[in-house]
Amino acid sequence: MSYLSFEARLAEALAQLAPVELPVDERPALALGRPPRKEMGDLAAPAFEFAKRAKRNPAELAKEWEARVRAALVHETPEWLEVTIRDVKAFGPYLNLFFDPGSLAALVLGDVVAEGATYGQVAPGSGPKIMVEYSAPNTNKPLHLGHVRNNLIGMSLSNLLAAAGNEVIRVNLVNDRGIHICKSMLAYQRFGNGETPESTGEKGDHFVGRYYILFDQLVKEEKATYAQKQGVDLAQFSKDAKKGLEGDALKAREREEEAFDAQFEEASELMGAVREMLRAWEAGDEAVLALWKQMNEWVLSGFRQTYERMGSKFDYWYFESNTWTLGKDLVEKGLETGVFERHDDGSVWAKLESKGLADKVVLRSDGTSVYITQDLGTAVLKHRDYGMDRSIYVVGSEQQQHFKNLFAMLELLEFPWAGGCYHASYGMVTLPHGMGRLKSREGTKVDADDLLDTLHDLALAKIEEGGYAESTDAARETAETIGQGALKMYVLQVSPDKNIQFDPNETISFTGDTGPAVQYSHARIQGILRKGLEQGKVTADQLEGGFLGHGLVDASLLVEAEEQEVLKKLADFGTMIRTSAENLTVAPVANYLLDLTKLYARMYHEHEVLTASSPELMRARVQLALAVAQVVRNGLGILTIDAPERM
RNA sequence: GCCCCCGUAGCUCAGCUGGAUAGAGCAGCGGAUUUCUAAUCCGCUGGUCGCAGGUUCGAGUCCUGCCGGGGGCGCCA
Repeated sequence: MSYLSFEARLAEALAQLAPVELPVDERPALALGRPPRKEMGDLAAPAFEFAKRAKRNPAELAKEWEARVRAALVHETPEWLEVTIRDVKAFGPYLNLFFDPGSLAALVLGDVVAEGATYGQVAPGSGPKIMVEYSAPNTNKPLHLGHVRNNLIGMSLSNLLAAAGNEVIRVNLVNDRGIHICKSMLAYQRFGNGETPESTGEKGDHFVGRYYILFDQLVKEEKATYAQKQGVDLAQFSKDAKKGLEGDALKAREREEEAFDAQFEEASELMGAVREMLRAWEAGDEAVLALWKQMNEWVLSGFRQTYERMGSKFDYWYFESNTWTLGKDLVEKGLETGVFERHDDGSVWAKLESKGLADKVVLRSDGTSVYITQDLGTAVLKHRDYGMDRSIYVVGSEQQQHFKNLFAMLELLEFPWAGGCYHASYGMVTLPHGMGRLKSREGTKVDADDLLDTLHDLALAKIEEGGYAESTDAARETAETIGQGALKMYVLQVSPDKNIQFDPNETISFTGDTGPAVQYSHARIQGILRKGLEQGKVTADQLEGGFLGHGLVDASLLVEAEEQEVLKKLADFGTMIRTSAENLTVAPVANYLLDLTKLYARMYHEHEVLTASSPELMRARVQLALAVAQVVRNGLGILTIDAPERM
């Protein structure tokens, strides 16, 4: 029996013993938990539910419950009770159990050793099939800080769901067409002079991004010239100029600006050329398509490098260039069933009033489709391709309304799977006011590659300063592991709906509640094992699957309070995985690892492993340390963080 | 104006779906260790959980209103 099933069995037995007059199958399920302080025992059963049924004071009921449990589980230990109960005691409205430390240690350690890399997981494929869509980059510029958070949430959420037994499909939906893509294409067509990422030695996405920025600059210049000709002062539209305005004056100024922008868009030679290019693309113009293909390949090769570096993986890539015409047939269907309605000007609207939402355009008056129409089509396509039970969209919180509209439409169109769609929203990543040295090529956003480089460099400096490096290569590899560990833990430990203010120079530190602290614990355990082998206290032939072999370890010797705290934490890993997956959040995984390694640090500081008072105790502690390392690897794996052998 | 999210220690954040005396890290102060890697450990200081009501035996957690911050209210994506 595993600890988890032991606890479930125990919960059942305790419920049966509760002093209420209820048939056994009508008794409420017990939610066992850990008492707030260890002096109060190892496991707590709340008496509230039973007290409510019995219409009694919970503390009194707990007192009576205590007596019955004492008679049945303490004095007469049934054979299924793998962890012996030493004592049971009512603390107010709680019934708390005190375990025999030795048998608890044996059960928990046995679980970790037996299950190893799968400890804490639910059997793969036993749950529903879930698709997770994340990343969703545009092919006109490199990935930035926002994409980093998106990828980290997407990757780790996928891993978490897989660990909880679900079949997970990871997909990317690449926005590779549209007016914004044509902008970088046009700039390259006019000013590229045939240069390539190979000829300039640039990463493909940065190469293309440079032309996107160039286009932006050219338009700005054109706009300034145009404004001058028209006798319009652009300065009046600046933030500073608007600061002095209030109410109607401000509104009037903003209307003026809008009108001028619209006028310029029409008159602009560059904008005209871009619109023309988009028309040519849609008409299948060969030269334009060839240029588009070439530039997309450059960008995508750059993305692949960044994904590879971060550990981002996808089972399938959807491209909007293939899906952008989808959805129109759904509109036809919706018109028939009255979900959609055609207005006099020819535009088609989704009637969302019944869902408490405002009506939404799905076809423009010229018959072309909008973003949500495509998304409708893509949703259907995904279900046709994979037939999943749930579909999770990892997309920023600014698109909350969009997904409410989308899911409402899918429901009104009566797709049976519509209820399984979920928007995994997350808050913005903002930069502090001054913005440090991590200015991006665009000047406003932090570039993902720059960010990874900066963290790598910070970690490398620390390694060199501490003299931890054995070779330059090893130092670089460790620096990469640590830099990413710091970033990933920092981003993932906060709940997704919070905005993050990200100061690359100050907020990522390597001490305290950080990724490197968790990694350090792992590295030190490996260090203990290495030292043990060196000193002959542990021999290679004693190791099986990374643990000391069966029969060499008497776990029941692990009775120190600090050891017990670690063991209980290890025991909770599986429950934590399950509830986190149910709640679709990885933050508890990150926080669990920080807690576990803190408890472990306290333990090994207090109780020496290799110099323990007896060889038996020494081996038991080695096994416990190895178990901690295993769970740290399992948890970090979910977060896509590497666990280094040394650092 | 309407809708959504956030507000917990000086700072950055946890808080197990409503339970026991609200916890970490950083910063500050004071200690430990001739190390199993000091990227460590221990102690102290620090809280009207934005404010006001309400529901409940019990509220940081649920409801209502207000205040402050962010986002959204396109025939953009």
